[in-house]
Amino acid sequence: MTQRLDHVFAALADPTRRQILSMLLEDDMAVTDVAEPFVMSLAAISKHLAILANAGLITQEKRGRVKWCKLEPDAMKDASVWMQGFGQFEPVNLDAFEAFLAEQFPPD
Amino acid sequence: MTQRLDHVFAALADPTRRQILSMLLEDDMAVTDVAEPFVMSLAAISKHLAILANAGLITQEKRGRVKWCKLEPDAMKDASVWMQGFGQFEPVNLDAFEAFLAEQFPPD
DNA sequence: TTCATATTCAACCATCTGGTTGACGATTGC
DNA sequence: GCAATCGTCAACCAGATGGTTGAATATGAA
Repeated sequence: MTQRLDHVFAALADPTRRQILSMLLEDDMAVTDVAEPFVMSLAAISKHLAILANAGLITQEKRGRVKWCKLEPDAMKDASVWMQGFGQFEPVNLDAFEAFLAEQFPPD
Repeated sequence: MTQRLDHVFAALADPTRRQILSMLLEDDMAVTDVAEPFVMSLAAISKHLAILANAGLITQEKRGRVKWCKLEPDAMKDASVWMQGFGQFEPVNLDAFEAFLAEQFPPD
């Protein structure tokens, strides 16, 4: 798991890759379309996408000659949970939130 | 701000540095004490601490000949907020949560 | 003063990173 | 079939990263 965190945080450390993730938030995209707004080469973007895929932050599926890239936001979960462990910066009252949940979704 | 995210995520991408942060969660520590559980040299730990300080994740204060390292968990806030923006992994219905908040803390 | 402790600095090294270019394989459209 | 498009691969490059060692600096203790 520590290795998974390595990969996720390292992937997120690059602004190009963060921008790609933001783009994929709107919709799945082909590699060429991902590359379009950037000034760097297609090969460079292809590498960035491979790094994101290796971190589990996206998946890629080839249909015909087009490779579609899809955001996998769950991959950020472990990293997010790890960070929350330092949680002095929780934005809301979690006790109240849990009470709310218990009310909305009562246990069996 | 994108540069701040660069530094924070890059700092978190190394397991040694994450372990140091976890250690500092318990208490402030001197550089030598931080280095103690690791097999690498003191100079290497000193560099890791400088990277954490540059990212704002810790602060260092020299008292006498000892330099104390202190966790600054707020520095993770921006990164955490950025990640939450991908929030498909939120465990609950956010609309319902917002309704709950509006009820608990009505706007003026 | 002198010695020991705490930490950094400087030089060095191997490896990783992020980019380039050009060639290549696979698929589609005419 | 043939040309164009989609994407990756391979080789290369400059610079960053993570580690080492030995010397240097600064403070504290005897």
